[in-house]
Order: sequence, then structure tokens, then C-alpha cells
Amino acid sequence: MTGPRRLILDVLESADEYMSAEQVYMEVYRRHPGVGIATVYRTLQLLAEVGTAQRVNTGEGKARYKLAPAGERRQRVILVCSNCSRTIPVTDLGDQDQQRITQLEGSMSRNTGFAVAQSLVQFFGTCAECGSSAAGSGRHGGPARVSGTDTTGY
Amino acid sequence: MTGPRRLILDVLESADEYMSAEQVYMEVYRRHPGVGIATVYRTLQLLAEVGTAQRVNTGEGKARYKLAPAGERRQRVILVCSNCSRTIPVTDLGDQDQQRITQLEGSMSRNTGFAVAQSLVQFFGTCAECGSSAAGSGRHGGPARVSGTDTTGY
DNA sequence: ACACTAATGATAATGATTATCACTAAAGGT
DNA sequence: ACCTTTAGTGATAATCATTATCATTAGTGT
Repeated sequence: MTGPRRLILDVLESADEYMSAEQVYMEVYRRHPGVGIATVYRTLQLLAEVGTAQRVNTGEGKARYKLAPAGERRQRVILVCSNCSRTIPVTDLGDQDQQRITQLEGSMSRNTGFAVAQSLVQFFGTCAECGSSAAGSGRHGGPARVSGTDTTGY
Repeated sequence: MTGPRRLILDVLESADEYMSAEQVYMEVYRRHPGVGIATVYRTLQLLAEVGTAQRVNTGEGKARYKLAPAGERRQRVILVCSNCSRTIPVTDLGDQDQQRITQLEGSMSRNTGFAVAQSLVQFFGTCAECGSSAAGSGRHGGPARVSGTDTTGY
């Protein structure tokens, strides 16, 4: 664990949204100029391989990274706002929702023989802020919590 | 509807998997050299905008396209094999599975205020062929059907 | 035939990512 | 301490997918 790597890890730790490599680099640069962007890319790739970071592709033409939650989450759910292009990780998925994904996984495995190792569920649409505040293209909010008791089952 | 566009559409029609822009171009070229790759990109983008084609990002660093099914499917499920890198669209999702996704959408909307317009569920893992045949990196099979009565509910 | 527009093909330009390469710092052996 | 090896680094060139540019062409209506 070298200096630059530690720094990049810290930057990821202090973020709650998915960050692009460039965003990571800018923050790294702000805290300690002199670290090359190549190292950022290398380290992000390394972290993703090792499983420390998660990598997603939201369709912007670049990858985004986030620190993997402690409990080794195989199932990731993210909301991608088509308006402000925020990428909101759903950090605390409710039991019911988690089960739904697990059931989907089982269904795939059963019906197609595909052995699922990881799941990525992406919802595209309009985030709460963009939905209420007419339009605009601002930047706002934090990660989403979705747990809670889902009495309706819907 | 011009010649090149017709041709590109035909190519997409005759494929059952998601194709990269380059794959489309190669097939277009095979059938009728002279069509530029720029036109392929332009047309794919157009088709995706209009909703005729679906565009997904599997994490390879390039987009893949497939003709959108007739019934305007908002919910897409694809299996991405980490071994042979096949991208298998799940064309015929069972009612139960479809409902599960709809329920997930509802859950998001209810808990975070995010208005879901489209869903993309990606499962990463090992496809049946790669799973059984030890390893290797071949190319095989067609699209997956997942309907059928799911008695276990799992 | 004539002007007008949308579409095309070739190619340059861009943006994200990866590869190369010389250099440094840490680690090990002697 | 000295030499060797190795992993990691920063700068930068190279690559890959995609988009923009631009002159040319194919239609279309007059």
C-alpha cells in the first residue's frame, strides 16, 4: 500500500456517489498534486479487480467507480438520472427488493443454465430533484436508502 | 428510409444477440461494401433515439445494439458471460420475473422519488456452455428464453 | 435543367483508457 | 554497506470507440 494508492482509496472513501476516473484524479490532484492520472487509472483498475471498488458503466461512455460496501455486495442497484446525469447508488436495499433480485438470479440460472456471479440493476429516469424542480440541470443530494418495511409488497 | 439505413436495419434484424457497432459495420461491409462506418454509427444512434434499437453498455468499453422487440420493452435483462464475453439478451421474460422487476421499480419510486423510465438488469457470470465445457473461449448458442411456469417462486 | 435539403463517405478530431518507458524506492541477498 | 531485483510511479505516446466536419451526392419539388 503506497502513498498514491492510499490517497486514491481515501478519495473514494470520502465520496458517496460513483465517481469517474477524472473526478477521482481531480480530487486526488486537489489534495496532493504530483500524482499522475495513469496511476489513478491503474489503481482504480486494480481496486476493481481485487473487489475493493465497484465499476459500472452508465452509458456516458466512461466508467464510474465506488468503494465496495463492506458486506461484499454482489447485487448492485443504481439510479441514473437522464436529466442531471447523477448516478445514485442504492446503498441500503430492503430485504424484499434484495430477495426479488435473488429470485431473478435463480430464475436465470434455472432456465438458461447461466451461473450468475454478479448482478447490476440500473434504473434510468428522473431523480426526485429533477422531477420536482421542473427541469434544470443542477447537482444535488446524496445516496439513496431504500430499506424500510414494504407493506404493500409492491 | 435510404439504402444504407435499410441495410443496417436488416443486419440488426438478422442478429439475435447484441452487436457492437463494429460487428454491424463488418456485416454491412460483407453484404455491401461502400457503406462508411460513420453512417453505421449515425444510424445506430438514430435507431436508438427513435426506440427502434436498444443500446446497452456491457462494460467492455463499447456499446452494443439490438433491435427493440415489438412490444416496446422497457425492461431489459441480459446475461454477460465473463468467459466468452457473449451478451445474451433474455428475450422472453416470465411473468413472475417481469413482475419482480416492476416491483423493484415501484420500490425505488416509492422510497427515493426516482421516476423510473427504463430498467436494465445485467447478470454477470458464466454461461451454460462455458460452465459445462470446462473453460475455453469459444462462441456459441442463441438468445435465451426464460418464460415457463416458475412453480417454486424462486 | 435548377435550386434545396437530407444523407452519405472519408477523414480529422475528441475523449476515455491502456501501453510504454525511463526512473525511483523499497527489499533481499551477499 | 553494496549490488540486484522488483514493484510502483509519472509523463507521454498509442489505441480504441465514438463524434464532428466537410465536400459530395441523391432525391425532391419547381
